[in-house]
Amino acid sequence: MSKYSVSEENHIKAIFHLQQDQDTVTTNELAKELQTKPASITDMMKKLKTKKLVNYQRYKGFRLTEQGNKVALNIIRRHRLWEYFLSEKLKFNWDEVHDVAEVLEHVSNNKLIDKLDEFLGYPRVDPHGDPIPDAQGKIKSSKKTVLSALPLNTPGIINNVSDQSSEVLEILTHKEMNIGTRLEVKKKFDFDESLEIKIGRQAAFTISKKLADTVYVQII
Amino acid sequence: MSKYSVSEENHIKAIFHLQQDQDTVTTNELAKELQTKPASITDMMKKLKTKKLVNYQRYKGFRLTEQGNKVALNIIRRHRLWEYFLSEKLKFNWDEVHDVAEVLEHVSNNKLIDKLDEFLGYPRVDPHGDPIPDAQGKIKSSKKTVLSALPLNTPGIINNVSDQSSEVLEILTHKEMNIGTRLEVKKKFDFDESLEIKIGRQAAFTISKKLADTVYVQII
DNA sequence: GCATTTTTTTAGCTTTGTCTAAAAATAATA
DNA sequence: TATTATTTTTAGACAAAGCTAAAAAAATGC
Repeated sequence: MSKYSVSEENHIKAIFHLQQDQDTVTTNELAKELQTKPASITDMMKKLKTKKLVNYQRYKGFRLTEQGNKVALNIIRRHRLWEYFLSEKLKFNWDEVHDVAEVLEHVSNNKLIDKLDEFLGYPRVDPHGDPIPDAQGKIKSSKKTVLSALPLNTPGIINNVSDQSSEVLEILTHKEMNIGTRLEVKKKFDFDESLEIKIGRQAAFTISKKLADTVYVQII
Repeated sequence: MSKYSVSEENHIKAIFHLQQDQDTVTTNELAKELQTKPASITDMMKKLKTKKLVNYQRYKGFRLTEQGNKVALNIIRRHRLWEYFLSEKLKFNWDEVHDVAEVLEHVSNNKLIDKLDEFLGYPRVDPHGDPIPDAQGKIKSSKKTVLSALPLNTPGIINNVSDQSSEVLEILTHKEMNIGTRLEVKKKFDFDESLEIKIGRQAAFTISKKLADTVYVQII
C-alpha cells in the first residue's frame, strides 16, 4: 500500500463517510464537507482517478474504488486507535480527542499502528462508540437504534454518538449521557418532538430532537 | 508559540544540532545535513530570518535566535518523548524508534505532548540516553566521556550513543552494549586504535575506534 | 421544450518548497 | 596580490494544492 498526501487522505476519508448513505457523492457536497471550493474538488478527483482510488466521470459524481475503500478504512483505523489512546491512556475528554486524532491519523506507518493496537489490547470501538477496523480493514458495525426512535419505557444503552464536535459532546457529558449509559425514554412531546429521558434513579430531563438524533442506543 | 511547517521545523532542528559544536553554521553544511541543495537553504534562511528564528546575513552563516532555540528545544522534546513512548510502551527496538519519531515530532499540540510526558512518568532521557527537555525547554545534559577516551581498567556505564542509525545501534545490540551497561576498557591497540572491552564476566572483545567514538560512558 | 438556475469544470493565478544554472562574493594559493 | 577555486546567492522553473472568474453541462420550472 503506497503513501498518500495528507490532502489526498482527507479527501478519501470524506468520500468514504459521505458515500455511506448515498450511492454517489457530488462535487458540491464534498467541497462543503472539506470546507474548500468545488473547483479544488474537481482537481483532486482527477488526481485520485489516475491513482485508481475513485470512479469518476465528469459531471457524474464519484465513489471510492475497492482500493480507495481499503485506504479509507486504514485511515479510519488509525484515527480511531489514536482516539482510543488519547482517551484511555492520556485521559483526554471525549470531546477533545477528535481534533488531535485528525493530525495523528496521517502518520502512516503500519508497524506503528499495529503495535499501538496491540498495546491498547485490540479495542473494538473508539470513545464515541464507532467501530475500529482491524489490520485487514474488517469493520463490524453494531446495529444502531437512534435515540429519537427508541420506544417509550424501553431500556437502552448508549453505544454511539454520530457527532464528534465538542459542542455536542459537552452537552452530553453535562447530562451524564456517555457511551455505556443506560437510559429510557419516558415521554415524547409532539409539539417540538423533544424527549423526556430518565437515567438510573435521577429525575427525568428533557433533550431536543436534534440532540437525540445524534445518539444511538442498543436495546436491551 | 505559533506553528511552523514541517520543513521549517526540520531546518530549525538541524541548525540546533549543528551549532552545538561550532559558533556558526554554513549553507553547505546544512544542505548536506538535510540532503538538500545549498540554494534551497538560502531561501529557507531568508524565510526564517523574517520570522526572527535565525540570525543571518548573506555569506556570513547563521545561528538560531533565542526564539529559534526555544522552538528547537520544543521539537526535540517532542521527538524524544515519542522515542521513549515507542521504546517503553510499544516495545520498538532502539534502532527503530528514530525514524518513526521523525514524523511524530511534527504533531505540534502542546497539550498532547504534556499529557504524553505525564503518562510516561516524566522520563529524563530517551532510549539513546539523550536528555529530554522539560515543558519549559530546560535540558540537563550529563557530562559525557567518550568510550574511546576512557582510561584502562576504569569501570564506566554507557549513558549515551550519539549515532541514531540502525547500522550502529544493531552492532551495539549484538555486542550487548546498551544504555546502562557497565564495562571496562582492557587494552588499546596502537596500530588501529581499536579497543578491547570487557562486560561483566564475559570474555573480552574488540571494537573499532570509530564505533567507540559514538559511545559515551559515565565513570563510576 | 425552452429559458433560467444550479452545478461542475476549465483556465489561469498564487504560495510553499524544491530544483538547476549562472552570477557574485569569499577563500585559498601560487 | 592576482588568479583560481569554492561557497553562497540570485534568477527563473516546476509540482502540489489551493483559489477566482468564466465557460460548459445538467437540472429545474413554467
